[in-house]
Formats: sequence, C-alpha cells, structure tokens
Amino acid sequence: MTVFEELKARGQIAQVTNEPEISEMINTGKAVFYIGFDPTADSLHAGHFMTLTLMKRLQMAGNKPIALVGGGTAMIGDPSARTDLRSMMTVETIDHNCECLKKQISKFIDFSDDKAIMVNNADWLRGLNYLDFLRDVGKHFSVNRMLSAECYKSRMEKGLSFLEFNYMVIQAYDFFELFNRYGCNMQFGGDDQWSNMLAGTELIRRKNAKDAHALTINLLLNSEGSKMGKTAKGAVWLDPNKTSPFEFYQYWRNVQDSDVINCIKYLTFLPMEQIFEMEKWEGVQLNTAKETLAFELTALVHGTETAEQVHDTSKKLFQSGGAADMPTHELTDDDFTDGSIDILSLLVKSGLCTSKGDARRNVDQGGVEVSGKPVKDISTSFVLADFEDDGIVLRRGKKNYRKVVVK
RNA sequence: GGGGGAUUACCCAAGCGGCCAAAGGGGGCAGACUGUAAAUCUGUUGUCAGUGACUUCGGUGGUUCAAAUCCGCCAUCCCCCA
Repeated sequence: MTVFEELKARGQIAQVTNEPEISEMINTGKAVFYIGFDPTADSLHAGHFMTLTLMKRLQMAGNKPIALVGGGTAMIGDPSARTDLRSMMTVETIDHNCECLKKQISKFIDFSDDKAIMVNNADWLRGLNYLDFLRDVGKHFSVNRMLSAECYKSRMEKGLSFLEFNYMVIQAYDFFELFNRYGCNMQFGGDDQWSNMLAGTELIRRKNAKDAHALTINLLLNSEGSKMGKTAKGAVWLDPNKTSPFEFYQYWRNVQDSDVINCIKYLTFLPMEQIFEMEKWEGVQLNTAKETLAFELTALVHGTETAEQVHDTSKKLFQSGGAADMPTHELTDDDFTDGSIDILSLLVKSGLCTSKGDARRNVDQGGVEVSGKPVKDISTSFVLADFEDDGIVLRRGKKNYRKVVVK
C-alpha cells in the first residue's frame, strides 16, 4: 500500500489540488512539503497532533517536511474557523510560544541530517515593507475573490477586521517564500486552511508560473460534529505540565464508541490490517479498542514507559479501585486544625472540588468515597493517624481519584 | 463625522425600581442504569455558613429607604447614513 493509499484508507484526505501529481510525489518520497503551526499557546494540542502525525507519516515515506512555526502570522491571527477576533498577543509571548512549539515538534519529527527543516515565518514576515509588499504581492489578489472564500464568509456577519483580512495574503506569501527558498511545492494542513493554501498555490503560479499543490486532511470531529481534543477545561495539550499523561490517556480512553475507530485511523501508526480487524468490533469489545487508542497515543506523545505506567494505573484504578500511582496531593501539618481536617476542606485542598459548596454537594449526592468507603456526612473529619502508611485515596464521582498524603 | 442598538453568571438568553443570586436552554458536576461508551431518568450548578450573611448583571460616578433595572461619563461591539 502506498502512502497516499494509506492516507485515503485512513479516511484523512479532505481536498487535494491535483491528486495524480501529489500521490506520485509523496509515494516516491520526492516531496518537499510544509505544514504550519500557529504559536497561539505555549504547547501544541490534540488538534495539531493530527497534522503532526501526517507530517511524520510522510517523512517516514522519505519525504522532506518543513515545519513552519508562525511567529509572523501570529502577529495577525488566523480568522479561519473563528467567530470572533483573536486577542492580540505580545511579541514576547509569540516568541516564547514559538520556542516551546519548536521543542515539541523536534521530539516528534526527525531533524537530523537535514531530513527536515524548521522555519519561523517571523524571519521573513516581520521585516516586510508595506508598500513593496502591496505592489509585489497584493496586486495578485482580488478582494472579490477573497471575500467569497469560505473562511471569511462566516465572518461577514460578525465583522472582520482589516488586519485579519490580510491573513490569507500573508500565508500565501509564506508558501511562495518556501517555494523559492527550499523548492517546497506542497502545503498540507487541516481542512480549515484550504482557502489559505489555495491562495498560496495561486500566488506561486502568478509570480513564478510554476505549479504548487495543496492537500488538506479532515479535522478530527466526533460523531456529533464538534472538534475533538477539547474538554470542558480546554484543549488536550501535549505538554505534560498542562495535561498530565494520566489525563491525556483518560481523554482517549473515554471517547465515544462511535469515535474510536476514526481516532485510531487518524492518529495512530497501527498497521492498516490491524485497523481493518478492529473495525469489525462492537459492543464491549470496543473498550479494548479504546485502551489501544489511549495507549498508542500516550506512547507517541509521552513515551512508551510513561504510557505503560498510566495504562497500568488506569487499569488498577478502574478495575480494583486500588491505590496505584495516581495524582497525589501532599498536605502539611498546617492544613490540620487541632490535628484534624474535615472532608470538605480535604476535597478542596486536594483539588478534587472547586469550592466547599461544590464539595458539600458532591458529598450530599453520594459521590465521594474515602479509601473505598462512601462518605455521606459532611461533618466527617480525619486525623493525622488516618494518613499513616500509604495515605488515603479520595474519590469524587467515578473517574476522579487523588491520593492524599501528609508530609 | 451623524443617528440607532447592544453589553446579564461557563455559553446562549429572559428580566427593565423592591417578591433577583437573578426564568429558560445548552454545557458542567453527582446519582440510578451500564462497558471508564451512548441514550434515558433524577438531583445539582456564585462564595462562605445549619435556612442566614456576603460578592455578582461591561467600567465608573450619581439619583433613591431600595438599582441588573433610572441618570451622567468611559470602554467595547453591532447596524443604518456619510
């Protein structure tokens, strides 16, 4: 199976400019392609992860990726798939974020021996001269055409600033620049980038009279049609300090039945034969698929060792309720008044509940357990001796555990 | 530049002088049922506290015994006319 066929089999390909040429190039390992990452935060998240895996798949097939970090484009903010104006980031924040992203990308993509290139578009964008740019690049764009692009349509009602309107032109210029610098003639990305990418191929055609190509992959949506990789608390980050490996694992372990196979296809490197087998599964068996998904992704992002560890922890926690290594909170003597601490304070201090009111509700509703025993009385309290040996295991609801020890 | 409208808790959205910690929906959380799934049903969803107190309705300053609700100024956004 060729790389292109595999991408197709995984159901990832959304739109392509020229299928025969693109497949020929990437199948033979001759492509030099780029994918852009916006430094909107100091870590990549699950959404970026998909384009990262795409990059890796293509690299493994011998193609040369260019990872572009958008230190220049972030000065503007991509209006695509956005309903409102992004808040402006300071240059310091952008540069800091760029550095963080670079580190994360390098862990995933092999940059040794010139097998891949890392660039930051701040290098050529920040120094642009406005008038020159308008004459050289701006003249190739039709405002009428731009306005009809999908990525701006949704903003026509809500309002679109001139600043953001320029995003497409700038991104097109990136592609043009990389084409000239590195002979990069392909851009890949999420499907929301389609119009921006096309703008680039057209700019290259007009200025250089050469062909360049674009390919987008489907966004990872759940069966309800909303983007995956988001929780109530925000994105699922790749940075273990922002989303712990345990949480990361649990996120994928808990996807809906209807989404497991898609996630496995899109995000893992499992061989297709194995995936075809899993596609036949249903019912409880899907739980095994979820374990595989969670394990594979955690291993990719945090390493096999960590993945085994959280996999093990999760199994113990959910199957026997045992106290393995789970998120731990340390109390000090100061947390005790007269040698004891009440259940509400304990829940709040351990981070399981957001306030005492929240803690009270959870206890009242029977959602709290201490070391396996339900606690229904909000006046329950614990003394130092209760924490001896291995501390106590606090549980809120079905899935939230915390071990509490005293230093 | 001129005219009109908006700003409510995580989000959408009611309320237009006291009965408002603020309807309704979504989302979240917990319980039942389960497979760490979905669907469904129930409860809950400002903070602190044993039924009471405190802080909230863009910001700020007023009017009033009393304001999310009235008035002034500021900010942001939208619409119409230039």
